[in-house]
Amino acid sequence: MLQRISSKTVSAREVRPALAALQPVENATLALRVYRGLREMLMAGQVQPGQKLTLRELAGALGTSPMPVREAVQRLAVEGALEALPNRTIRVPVMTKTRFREVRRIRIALEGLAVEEATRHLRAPDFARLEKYNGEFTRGLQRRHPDLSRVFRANKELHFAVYEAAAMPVLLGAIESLWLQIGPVLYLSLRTRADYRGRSPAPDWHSRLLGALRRRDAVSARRALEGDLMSAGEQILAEGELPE
Amino acid sequence: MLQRISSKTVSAREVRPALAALQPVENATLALRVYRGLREMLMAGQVQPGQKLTLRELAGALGTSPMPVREAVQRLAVEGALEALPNRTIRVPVMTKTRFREVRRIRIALEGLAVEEATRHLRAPDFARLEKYNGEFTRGLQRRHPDLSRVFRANKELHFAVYEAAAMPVLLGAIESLWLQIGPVLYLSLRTRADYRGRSPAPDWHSRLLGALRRRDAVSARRALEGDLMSAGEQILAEGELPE
DNA sequence: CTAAGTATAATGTGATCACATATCAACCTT
DNA sequence: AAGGTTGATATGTGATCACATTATACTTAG
Repeated sequence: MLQRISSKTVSAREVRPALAALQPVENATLALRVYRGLREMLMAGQVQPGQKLTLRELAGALGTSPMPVREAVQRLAVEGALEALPNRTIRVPVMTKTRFREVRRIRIALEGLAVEEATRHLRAPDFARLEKYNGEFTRGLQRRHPDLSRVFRANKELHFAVYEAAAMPVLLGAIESLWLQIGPVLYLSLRTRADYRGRSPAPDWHSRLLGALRRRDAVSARRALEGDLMSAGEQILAEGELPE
Repeated sequence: MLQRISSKTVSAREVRPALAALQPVENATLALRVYRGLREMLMAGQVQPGQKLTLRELAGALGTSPMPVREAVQRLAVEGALEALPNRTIRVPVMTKTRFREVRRIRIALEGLAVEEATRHLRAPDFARLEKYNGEFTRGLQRRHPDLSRVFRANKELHFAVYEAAAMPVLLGAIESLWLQIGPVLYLSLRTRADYRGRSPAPDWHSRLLGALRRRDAVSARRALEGDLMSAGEQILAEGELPE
């Protein structure tokens, strides 16, 4: 969360139609690209919780000097996606069950607020996109061998499409930070399961959520979101093999 | 905001009573000390919103190289206490009225959750400390020329003593991050007012909160906190001269 | 006189180096 | 054999330097 503020200068493509073909050039700092790379790696669950990381090792793998890695790692540590131990070593945080439950409660508070607020902002054209994401999600789950990374992406896009509609940037940043902490565990714990089919939550919380949003029923929308987070969380707690 | 994880090794003072007089030695990195210094500066409202900062300037003032300042500033930017513009310049964020209202809503959600949870954890001896802070706060306000920094500190200590009792570390970090964003505005806007006496909130929300906590009445405790945040916020919005 | 272009100064970024500290193994002492 | 010591290796931290980019002031064309 909290990338650099996006540039507000008028882009040239709008001024000169002849230059419309120009792609925006990559302008980000090296540290920012390293940050995004590590972030992806974490959210995709490609590193084991508790694993120790060294700056030089990461720098070597990424082909940079340790400097930008330092910034990126430090940033992820502030967000809770990595852990800076007092020994001055860095490791992937271990998500305990109690910690998972705590994050779930915070998520219900914050994402519930976002859903309530989004109820007042969502317009008809928005729902097309929401339905599309929800379709990808449910269809992905019904496949014989679900591509979990696609399913998770659709789930994330659905949730954040709603949250962004709330138009509360600070809140959005806080929610993203929590997803970053939960992401690796979520993916890892579900990836270990052989069969995910038929486990779609008994009440289809996503559809209930979208229905409530269409009716501008903030209370029901919040309740549907709570159901979604609680039931998904119970699956993780039951089968995710979290310590403690 | 996730400092380094505190060391869990058994401190020597508990093992050998003879060494009880030993003070813990300063072990933090330079970057961490710079971070704390800047943090204090921001929370105390010693810099103007919108003011631009440069690394070399800060480093010169602090007597260090730009390096640790870089880390500290980057960290504060992640937490939202500073702003990294796309021009690669750093400035103190400007708090608009709408942004202030958004943060207030998030605070009510998070700090309300903390209060509810604290209701189940607070024990009799805890209340002595809470009453002490509350006493400092109200007495400080009744003075002819209130020392606002003392009043704010007492207020902060009271609130966080409750939040810490909730025993939810992730939640505590999120709340601290919000206070860090609000702090400078809070102090600045109130400092400009000539007279603060007699403005103590009509219903004494702090006392109501403590009373509800004693009775283990989570609902009333949350309501008291909401009243506190809302009424304090209205004062800022009315007299704080925030832009927009 | 206004706006575009240009030169100079200043700033953040990234690389490299030096150093204090932590980690771990082998070794020694009791 | 257990606890302590010592030495070697590796790691994060901070300083210094080089460079691309940005900001600012100045100049110049229209």
